[in-house]
Amino acid sequence: MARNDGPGPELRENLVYLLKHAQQRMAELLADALKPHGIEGRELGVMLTLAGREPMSQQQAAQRLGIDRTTMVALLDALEGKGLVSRHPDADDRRRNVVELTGAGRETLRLAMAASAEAERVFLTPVSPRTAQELRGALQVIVFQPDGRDS
Amino acid sequence: MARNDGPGPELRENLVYLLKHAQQRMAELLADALKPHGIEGRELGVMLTLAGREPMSQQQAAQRLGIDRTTMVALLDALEGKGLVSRHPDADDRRRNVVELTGAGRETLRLAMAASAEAERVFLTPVSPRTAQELRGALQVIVFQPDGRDS
DNA sequence: TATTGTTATACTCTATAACTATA
DNA sequence: TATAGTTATAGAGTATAACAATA
Repeated sequence: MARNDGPGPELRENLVYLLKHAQQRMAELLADALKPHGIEGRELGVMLTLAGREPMSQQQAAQRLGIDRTTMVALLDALEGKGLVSRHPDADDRRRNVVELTGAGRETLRLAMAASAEAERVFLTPVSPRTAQELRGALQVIVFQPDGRDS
Repeated sequence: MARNDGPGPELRENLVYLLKHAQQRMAELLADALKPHGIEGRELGVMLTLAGREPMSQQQAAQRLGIDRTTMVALLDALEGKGLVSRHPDADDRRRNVVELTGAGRETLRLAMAASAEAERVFLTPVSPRTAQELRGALQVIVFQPDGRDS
């Protein structure tokens, strides 16, 4: 992307603009932090979805993440190729694949979560810890209870 | 995109996930709000950049928005086709195009800004006005002073 | 018939490279 | 030579449609 000279005052107030650029910056910080561990931001999302939970089918994992099952196929192909995830046919329903983290996957996830936390810390550097918590809380409410009032 | 069943607790805390989904929701609300006025979210960004300011070249406008000049060409093609923006060669440097809102463009912008404000109001419904202001302020600091401490 | 995983394909958004006209 | 606008092209990311295996 071209260098951003900074928008006029109209755009600096604009929520879509602010959210998009904040998301892009956070995504770049995360990508850099994950690179040493050989995974990308979306792959961390998949691994977090698979972690600490009863085994899941590809479709269930995709629904959790809010992505299409065809998108999940490509993500799992990559993670399986790196030896971080395994796929087995489900004995109870052989149409399904049971997807799980491998041992290497759990270890990579542990390191990646620490790297992610550090990237978030850098992202939040310019605001106070209290403001950072309010930011996270406000986004959670907006994303997960978009129709409710407060919690 | 597939229906989102909701992620596990790990992802609900994840800033990239929260920012991405918040941005997508805000973008959808804005797109719906702008549809009656015949423009898209990115086109509103271009028009806001061109508004209330001395005339600008395409390249200057692109740099303000942080997009490539080739991307700006397509955006301006669309806006010019709708009669909302005009392009004229710059008399002082005929390599440049001076880009300006037309009268219709200024009127559409006025209506679009009101629609955008209403979309933001809907987006922010689940949080208090005070939290909403803190959210906007925190994002501004993070996006525009990513290396500074507080303001 | 319906569902799961898969493949092929297409669409959106954006960038890079190369062309043109001007400087 | 360098720059502004343009065009052609390519890549990333994602979705839809169609197919095989299974239910």
